[in-house]
Amino acid sequence: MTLYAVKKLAKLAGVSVRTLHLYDELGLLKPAARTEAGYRLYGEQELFRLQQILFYRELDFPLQEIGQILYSPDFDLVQALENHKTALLSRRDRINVLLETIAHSIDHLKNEKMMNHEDLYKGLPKEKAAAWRREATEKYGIEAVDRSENYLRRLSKAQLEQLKQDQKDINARLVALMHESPDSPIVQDQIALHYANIREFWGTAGSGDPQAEAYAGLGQLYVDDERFSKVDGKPNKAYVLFLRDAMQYFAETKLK
Amino acid sequence: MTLYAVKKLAKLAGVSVRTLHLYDELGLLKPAARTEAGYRLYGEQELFRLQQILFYRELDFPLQEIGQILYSPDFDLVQALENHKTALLSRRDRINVLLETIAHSIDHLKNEKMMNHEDLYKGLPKEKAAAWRREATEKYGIEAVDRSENYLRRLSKAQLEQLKQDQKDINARLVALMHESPDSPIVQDQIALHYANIREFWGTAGSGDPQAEAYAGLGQLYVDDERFSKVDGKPNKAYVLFLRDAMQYFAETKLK
DNA sequence: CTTGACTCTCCCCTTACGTCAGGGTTTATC
DNA sequence: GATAAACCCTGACGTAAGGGGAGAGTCAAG
Repeated sequence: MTLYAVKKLAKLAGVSVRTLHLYDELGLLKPAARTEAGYRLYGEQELFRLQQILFYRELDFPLQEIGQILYSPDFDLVQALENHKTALLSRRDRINVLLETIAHSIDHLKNEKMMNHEDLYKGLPKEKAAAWRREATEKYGIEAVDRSENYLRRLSKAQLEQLKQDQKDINARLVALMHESPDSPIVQDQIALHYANIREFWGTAGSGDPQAEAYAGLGQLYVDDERFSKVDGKPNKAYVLFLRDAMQYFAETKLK
Repeated sequence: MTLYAVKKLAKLAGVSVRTLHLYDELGLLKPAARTEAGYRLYGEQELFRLQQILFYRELDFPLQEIGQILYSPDFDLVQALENHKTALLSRRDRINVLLETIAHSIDHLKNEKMMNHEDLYKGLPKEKAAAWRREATEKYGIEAVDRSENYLRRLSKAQLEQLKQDQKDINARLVALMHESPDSPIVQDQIALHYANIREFWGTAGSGDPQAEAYAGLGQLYVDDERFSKVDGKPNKAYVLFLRDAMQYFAETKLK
């Protein structure tokens, strides 16, 4: 009759000592005996029972149920297996649904990104985009530009439309203030409202540098992209330059 | 600007108040404001963000990761989704393996049961089985017989062989004691050993009535089934009757 | 006699909440 | 103005299946 101490049995069966302690505590696997000092001693029979426990555990049976399977003779094992099977089937079904959803989401995101990218630069000659990028890089550093572009790229089509609408709204209120300085309180109040709207779509409530760079970058985008620089249907360069200055002032004074 | 208290928002989004408390605590969804009394107040923006959280939660993302997705702008969402997809795929694979294993187990058990059933009654005319069942039902009640039959049915082929071997062993020791009374200590000691062996195969460490009935029933089965009632190759009715009486005495005195 | 390997029992930590408990607040009704 | 109902707060415990560690006892070898 061979007897194993906890660590021996644990190694034999490939489980941790803690697990054996737990199983003892739960009454799932009691040691065959204890030494005077209280050390657990397991025999062949316990090794065998442990194998059984691990088998059902592998099948994702909860330990409680394993206890019933192994310890109550009138437990209907076949029925338990059938039940477990249907449980596993519905788990699998659920996973399949999740997989579909994820596939759709990934598609969606990829499409939006591409579309977004197109949309973002469609109305805008490539050279101009490149030039803006160069210029901004000199001013703010390559990292800031990267981050700012990231923000812009993450916009969805609907968000882009909303952006245009915001633009219209603020235009309506700001064209009347073009005689003011871009850093005047009355102008900056409007900018603050605009910023608050924009921020919702950027999906972040944090603050600090990235926000500031992105917002300033957006102001420059308004200048470069004709889709944003129209007022009442016609491009109005002076206005978007004014707007950009106001936004950059806001970014530098309120967002840093 | 509409503001919602916790319960309102909870109902709107179909989550519990506790969940909102938790998300606040984790920094996943902070209320837009607090009243003087400390009540949480949520706005439209928070409702929207909650929807997003729930979306990813549905996809089984851990809350921590959801936080990263929603709060860090340079988090690569597509990459996260791809990763999650492969995780889900391996979960599904694992489930498929489990399902196969379970199917095999069920097959195995059913075959064993059938085989077992055949084996159990093969050497035994149907009428006799029926007669034993009737008699035992009268003596112990229909429930006890059901339970006892259940025990027997759960034996595998290998276990049945072991049962026969046990039978031989005990025969060897008991035939010499047939002149003793079935309830004499010397006989009962042997029976106790026999019972201990049997019990291993019944896979239960419990005690009480079902054990007793089953063991007594097994004694009767020895009488009725010729495969068990042979001694040295020949049927020995007197011996199995003696054995049965000893087992029943044991069951009634030691197992109740 | 000491060192190292082993063991014991408690205890806290993990996820994503459910479920009190004890106490404060708001609102509707009388 | 009082009171009850409904609502809110924080704090803490419990869940499944262990992981990890503290502090203390035990065992075999050198």
